[in-house]
Amino acid sequence: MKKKITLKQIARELDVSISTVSKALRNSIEISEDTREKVQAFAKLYNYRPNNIALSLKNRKTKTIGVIIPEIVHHFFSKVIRGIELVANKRGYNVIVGLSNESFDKEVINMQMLANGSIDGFILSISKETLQYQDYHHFIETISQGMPIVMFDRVVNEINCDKVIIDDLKGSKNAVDKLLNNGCKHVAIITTKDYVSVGRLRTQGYLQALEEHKMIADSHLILKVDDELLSEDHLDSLEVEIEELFKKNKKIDGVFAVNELYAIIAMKVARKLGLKIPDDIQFIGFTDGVLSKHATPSLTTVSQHGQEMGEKAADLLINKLENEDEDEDEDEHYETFVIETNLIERESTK
Amino acid sequence: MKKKITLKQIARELDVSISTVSKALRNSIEISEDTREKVQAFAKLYNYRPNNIALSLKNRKTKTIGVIIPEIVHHFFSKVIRGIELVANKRGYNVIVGLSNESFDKEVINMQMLANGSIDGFILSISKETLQYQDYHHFIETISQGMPIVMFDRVVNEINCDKVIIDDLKGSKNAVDKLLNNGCKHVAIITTKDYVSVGRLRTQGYLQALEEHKMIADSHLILKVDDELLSEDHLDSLEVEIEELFKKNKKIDGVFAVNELYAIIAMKVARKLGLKIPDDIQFIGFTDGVLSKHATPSLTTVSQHGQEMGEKAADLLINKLENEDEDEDEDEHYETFVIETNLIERESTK
DNA sequence: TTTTAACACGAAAACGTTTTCGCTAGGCAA
DNA sequence: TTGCCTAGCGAAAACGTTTTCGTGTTAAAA
Repeated sequence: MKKKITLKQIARELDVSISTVSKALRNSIEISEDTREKVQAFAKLYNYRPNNIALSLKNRKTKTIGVIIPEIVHHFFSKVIRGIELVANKRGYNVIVGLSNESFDKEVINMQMLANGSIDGFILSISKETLQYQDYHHFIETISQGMPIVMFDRVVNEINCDKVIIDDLKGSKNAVDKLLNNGCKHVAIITTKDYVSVGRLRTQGYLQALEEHKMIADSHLILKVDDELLSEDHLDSLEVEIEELFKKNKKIDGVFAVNELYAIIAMKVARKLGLKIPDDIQFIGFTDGVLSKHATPSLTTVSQHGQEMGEKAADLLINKLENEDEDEDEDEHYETFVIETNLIERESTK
Repeated sequence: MKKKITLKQIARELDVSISTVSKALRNSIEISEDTREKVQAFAKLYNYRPNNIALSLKNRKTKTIGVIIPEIVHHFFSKVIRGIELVANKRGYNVIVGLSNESFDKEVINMQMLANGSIDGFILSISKETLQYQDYHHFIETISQGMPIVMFDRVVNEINCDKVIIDDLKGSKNAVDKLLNNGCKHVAIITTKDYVSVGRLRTQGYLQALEEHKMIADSHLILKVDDELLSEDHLDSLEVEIEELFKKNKKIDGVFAVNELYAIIAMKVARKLGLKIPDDIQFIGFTDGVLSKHATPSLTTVSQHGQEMGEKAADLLINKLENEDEDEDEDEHYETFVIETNLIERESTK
């Protein structure tokens, strides 16, 4: 087992100084061709690579970005990570991942673990618990220590930083527009509690679409699901709730769901009740997922472009990191980048 | 913007030496109670945290583990990551993620980026291209430099290291057993090319099950899919291939697929051809995915227990890391841990 | 022959820690 | 008074780099 070789060892072997070795490897003109070749040959032979940690310490840059997401077993978030990793790698950065698991405490702990020198900046999406508590001190503290943050998807106005979001309101408005234009007269929405900003915005989009079509929103057609936990029993009870919704409102001929799973389950319930999709009832979900594409019937969705969000977030962060040096004028100016959504029409709509 | 504070700054402010500050913070008895309290109060006020990079350099340990997987937008792999992250965090480690994207080159590059001091050890699943090339020099090199590796799922006998796998052969044998016991007389398999070890093993399980039931394998019922890329067109052509399979072999009354997507698509094709599931034809997939549960009909699957694999892999790695110091007797001894699979019966089988 | 300039290299600082060792001052015993 | 011990603290090394600033040698110019 040969441990990794260091500059010092090379220097000792070749009987030169550490500085000479370092310079030789970086092709400094200070070093004679002889020595340079000798050193480089030796380094190649022993497969020398500079120690990253030492470099990080010296440069006060780790070339690593920290990503904190609420959940990784989730198509949208894993697509975002893929996007982040793609551009991070292309630009010479590594990605270190922390999962908050929708918990405020884990989010804080994770940020503290990483903020002590391990990374140069954060990309994150806020946990539901944090959104509920509305306690953002850990973000503020991190930013005030000079560590840039880019938020995506689940963002919050109170924090001043770069953001990458989709236009939830417009996306859902378009979706509901589509249903209404397709002839639906009674469109229901299956959404989350309001503290989840994306759920709230998507509900607003639903309401706006109705309004523009001169229709009156019926509160009975708005189902706000409490998704504290997406556990098995929760899914079952969700199914029951939806079934009640359908039974009590037999006129429903269109459903907009703020995520993929809700839509899929709603379709399942509809089929159970003998409804034909899309003839009797049409469905649109909000998502980026794999279920929609392979369900039967396949689900029309508002695409979230997770990978694109990740790429954009990473670019924003790295730009900020690389401009820090020059840009010492501190005219902090933050961008909110909106990714366009689009409707992917499949079999669940006419 | 107050930059992170260091020992040196605290020392200067309080007019003591760096060593005194360090000791005071670690509650050394060398330091008088007076000074200790003074330093700790000051540190708390300025929210001092030791710089991780400096610690890593000093201790020659990063408390970070590198994970390299072929793909992250994949239910199984994201579950594994969740498992890894769970125990890593619990044991005080961070997780840094690299994606090989099924490419040999990216796998090598990623490993090199991380192996230069950034991490203490690897957890990885081998990319398809690497399996095809059978070039494992980067693993060997890494291990010979004293950096432990734990492989999971896609492993390879040539490399001597800890491994976490499922019993692919047994799992698929059980699945096919189930189909045969359920009365299927002509069971087809949809699998991958043989260089993917898990595909090969699952095919073997299929064959063994047939054999034990005194049935002769029919090569026409074995569909080996070339999944170079899981692109859109690939899926379409897969659908065509499966349709041909069914049309040419009308007797097929059971299908075992080595992953979830193949099974779902096969079910779709079967339905298109007017077959009733599970009355005319039964399906079992091999997977850990979300599709199976929410498809209609829901798919009976062999569960892979991704999260458990991740947890086990992380435990194995960290154990090795923490025992390195004491265990200098170098009696390298590697474990291969087999996670039990089990059959989750749903609507696609009788 | 002396001065100058280029060339080739080394010493040392710095990044932020922890830790070993040594030093000083004061207290106590002889 | 002398010697010794201990409490309390500081200096310095080490981790592995990069980089600045010497410094000595040699060859060319004066």
